Amino acid sequence: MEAAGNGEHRKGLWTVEEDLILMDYVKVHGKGKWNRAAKFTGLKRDGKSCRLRWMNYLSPSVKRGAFSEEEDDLIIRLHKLLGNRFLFNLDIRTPTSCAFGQNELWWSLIAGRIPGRTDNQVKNHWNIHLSKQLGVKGKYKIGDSSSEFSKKPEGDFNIKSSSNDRLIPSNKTEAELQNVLEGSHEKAKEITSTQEPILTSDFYDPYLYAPSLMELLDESLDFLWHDF
DNA sequence: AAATCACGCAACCGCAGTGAT
DNA sequence: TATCACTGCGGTTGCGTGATT
Repeated sequence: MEAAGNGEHRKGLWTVEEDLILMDYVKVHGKGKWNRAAKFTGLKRDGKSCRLRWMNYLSPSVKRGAFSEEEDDLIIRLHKLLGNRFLFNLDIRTPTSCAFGQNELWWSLIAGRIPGRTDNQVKNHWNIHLSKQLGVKGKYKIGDSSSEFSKKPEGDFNIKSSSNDRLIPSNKTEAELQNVLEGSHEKAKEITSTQEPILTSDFYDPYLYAPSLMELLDESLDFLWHDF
């Protein structure tokens, strides 16, 4: 790989030596302040590159190797939950639905529920493997009403096969899951109807609803994750 | 054996949010 | 209040490698 145009920062794949230098730095100074890390270590990388390398590869919490069936299944479930149940079907024409539903993919949120996997890993895995496996044409985007994914019938997700049954919490049934999701939908409506959006000059600030909705979403995800 | 193709993954890019000064 | 550095995210790109011709 060649250096960047200004000759200051290297680009491309990291070498073993660079990895070791960055790991040593983090060992001593901890994570964060990546720009300073880049300067301090003498690495010819920018801070963003250092951060990305650590978060996606060097961090001990990152799990390497192939995704398990359980992980695949969970990704599919979460993707479905975030895309079709919670967000896309949240048929409220408010700033919130715009903020959370239009062309947004919450890979970080999904990845956060899969121990050891990064958003980048999950995103790549979805785009390369799972989207094909599910017959999704192109790259699915939450909020894209024309996407093949959003039109998929329930049964096509292969989430009820015997090998995957354990992914449903032992003390909860699909019907209960449905109830929780419906409840989330209702709660979300409530939140968006009771919280006054603040109107700035000529647009709503969509993120003003975020905290309540994020908590609500987390509750729904906890339901999925609980008892694993 | 060489050339081409397809796939998987790591890394980059651009943008936005947040906090410090 | 304005500015800047830092952080985090999703989308995209392009390299490495194995399979195929």
